[in-house]
Amino acid sequence: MTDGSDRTRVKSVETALDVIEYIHRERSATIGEVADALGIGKSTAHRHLTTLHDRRYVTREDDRYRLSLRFLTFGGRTVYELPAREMIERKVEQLCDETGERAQFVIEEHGERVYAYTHAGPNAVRTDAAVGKRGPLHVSAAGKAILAHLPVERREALITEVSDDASLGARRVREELAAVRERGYAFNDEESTTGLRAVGVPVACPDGRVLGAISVSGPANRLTGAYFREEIPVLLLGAVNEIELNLKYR
Amino acid sequence: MTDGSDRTRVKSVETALDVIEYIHRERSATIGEVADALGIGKSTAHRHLTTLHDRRYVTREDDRYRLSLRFLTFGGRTVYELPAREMIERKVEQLCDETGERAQFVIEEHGERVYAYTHAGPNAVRTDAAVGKRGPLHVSAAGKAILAHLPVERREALITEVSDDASLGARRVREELAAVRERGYAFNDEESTTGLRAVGVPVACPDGRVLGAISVSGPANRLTGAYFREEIPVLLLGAVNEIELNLKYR
DNA sequence: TTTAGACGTCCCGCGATGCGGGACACTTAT
DNA sequence: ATAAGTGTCCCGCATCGCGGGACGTCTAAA
Repeated sequence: MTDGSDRTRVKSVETALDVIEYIHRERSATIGEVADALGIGKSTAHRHLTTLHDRRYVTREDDRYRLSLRFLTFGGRTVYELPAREMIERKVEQLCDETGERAQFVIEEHGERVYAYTHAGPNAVRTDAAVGKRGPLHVSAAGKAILAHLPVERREALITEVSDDASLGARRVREELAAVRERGYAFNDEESTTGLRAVGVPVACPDGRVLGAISVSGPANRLTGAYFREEIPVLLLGAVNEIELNLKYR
Repeated sequence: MTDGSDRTRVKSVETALDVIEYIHRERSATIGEVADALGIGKSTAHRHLTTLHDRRYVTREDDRYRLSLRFLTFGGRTVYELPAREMIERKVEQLCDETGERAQFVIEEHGERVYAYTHAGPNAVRTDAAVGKRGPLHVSAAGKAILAHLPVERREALITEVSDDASLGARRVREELAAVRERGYAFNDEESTTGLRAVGVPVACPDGRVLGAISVSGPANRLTGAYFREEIPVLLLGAVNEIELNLKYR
């Protein structure tokens, strides 16, 4: 290595991952674009893309490379094998039917929230909630529900991490999470997107670890008053209760 | 390289992909398992896994490594950005409502079919149709619908490829695909799974290229006679017609 | 308590191999 | 006709990926 030789990682693998991530960001790329963007030789980019293409991690149409659906294949199975997946999907859909809004099941990974399953009811607003989409935990109802139930060390680590830039103070976050734990559900009152509200409830494994969270989200003009503050939470708690039973006695 | 040095690929990247694919197959693995299975040194496996972990492509729980949801993130967006995705999802769900069975949208990639979106109606049988799941084109209704409308060279290449092991003769396949092209939809009459029937209709882009196919599948005892041979095809053709209009005038 | 066998981690020296530069053919747009 | 894209291929240098092995730790068995 040029300098601080890091013998614990494989540099050319990191380059390959850089290539993958660049294509992901840009949707598609040519060899030259990759080489320029990553500051590597064109021949190097060529070799990496050829490797990824031979192994079917990228597709090629004319001279543009894109990520293949192999990523979906890998990721899809991870989700498919979640405990109680089938029941969770059914409950998410049921919540959509009952509320007409959008519902989703969210998982925590690497300190982020990831949408594992989403469904839209008949009146659902358009959001960009897509399967696999990631975002910070502390600005979403489902994310807060999960965050509140993470083990203390992990929770604290994440809180201090986000409080730096968010600047709304670790204290306020801690207070809100304590409230979430107490009442059993979390709200998102236009914090991430103006006009969008949501309620989230954590789903716990029998061993107490949090598996993820279910949330229902909709426009602020429909989600108001007791419907938002009480009725939807009750619906969610009922659904989660069934899921947790399923997890226990499966 | 040991021998026929292949200067066009990056060997250590291939090793990393081997690691990923091994974990995918086994669901989870330790460093030692990876090293043994791939016939590489333990330290090499360690370095690769550390790299993949640092970059968040794998998660680690105790000493077991698993694929992370990052794959879902990448694959999810590829699907999310399909043209007319929203309309396609709506139509798939509508078909489930109308038939009570299972419906899915399937895409061709690298000569295989990939489930891009699936939905289950109230009576749907359990199948292992999961988002991202792959399989051969010629043994599924949606797959045949796609295969029939692929450009001649690609089609022929795939037919000869599968006819070797399937041994049912390239000729019969060609005949069936011609019939599919003529009537506009394909059947799967318990060819892949006994007791399971399906109807598939291709979805074409305005430029004539096939985008994918929608199919409805259900148990042979419910999908019979004119309902299977005529009514379901009509429902599918109607749905696809709307999708194709959406693709055209979007 | 000791022992054996897992696990991950770390270090090191050898040489295979990943690297960039550059030549080349090809297509497209200027 | 020229220029600027594209991908492909070759080559020589030295970087960096490799396996072997030492080490600490933990669990389970003896």
